[in-house]
Amino acid sequence: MKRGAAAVDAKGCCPPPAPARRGAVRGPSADAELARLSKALGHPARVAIVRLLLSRASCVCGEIVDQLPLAQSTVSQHLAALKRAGLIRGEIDGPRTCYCLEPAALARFKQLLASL
Amino acid sequence: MKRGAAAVDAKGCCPPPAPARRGAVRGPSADAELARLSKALGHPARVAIVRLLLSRASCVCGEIVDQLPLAQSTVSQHLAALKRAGLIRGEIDGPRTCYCLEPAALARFKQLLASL
DNA sequence: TCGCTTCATCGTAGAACTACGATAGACTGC
DNA sequence: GCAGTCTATCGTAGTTCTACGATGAAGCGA
Repeated sequence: MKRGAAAVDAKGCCPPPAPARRGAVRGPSADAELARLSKALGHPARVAIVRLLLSRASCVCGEIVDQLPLAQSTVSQHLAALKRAGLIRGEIDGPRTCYCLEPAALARFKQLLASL
Repeated sequence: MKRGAAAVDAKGCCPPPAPARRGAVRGPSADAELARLSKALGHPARVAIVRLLLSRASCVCGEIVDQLPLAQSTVSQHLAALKRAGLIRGEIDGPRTCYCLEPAALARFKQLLASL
């Protein structure tokens, strides 16, 4: 094992529980929000990243790179896109960056989709 | 009222109930399917179209154009994108085209998202 | 048949996305 | 301090998306 993933997984990186933000599920701003979240998931690599984070609770960037058939820089871009959309969060952990899901955003996404 | 929407709405345009297709919710092909559906909804105009169809059950193309601040050709492209993704269906009704939602696809989308 | 309406398609221009290699910044361990 | 690791960012090329006007095909009514 190249990276010290076990140690990172053991302590985790995402203490804040979840603000549980909920807004309107209709109207132009809700449409824009749903579109933004959908667009963030609109690429197989980003879906795979979300699923990977889901299965591991937290994950170091290098592990994600190892799991995807993409260059490190490309994966980093996908991670940045997911972070911009608020679906994941990244915390610097020494020389690494530990990513984890933002459950509230995912729940919001499901809520918005459920309104359709 | 410029177009004969009432008559069209009265009879509807989407007789087939719903094949209710369900496949795996995990794996690479599920990821690709979720990405494809997400991408289709990854634009505010397309979300608005879906919501409009939801509120009306069926809708003639011209009505959709009237509701959106976009050119007719642009709306037609968005409709084609939604149709390619399987989220909507269009049936030619005389000189018009009547669009309606494909509930099974929307349900599949929700199912895939729920697996996250 | 002729004119009108309706909608899809074509062509185009600009913006955004996607992928990669190269590079730079930050941190750890020696 | 120095070397090595890890990750974000930059620069770039090719593709795709988005928007529009123009055009064409299909159908209805007079």
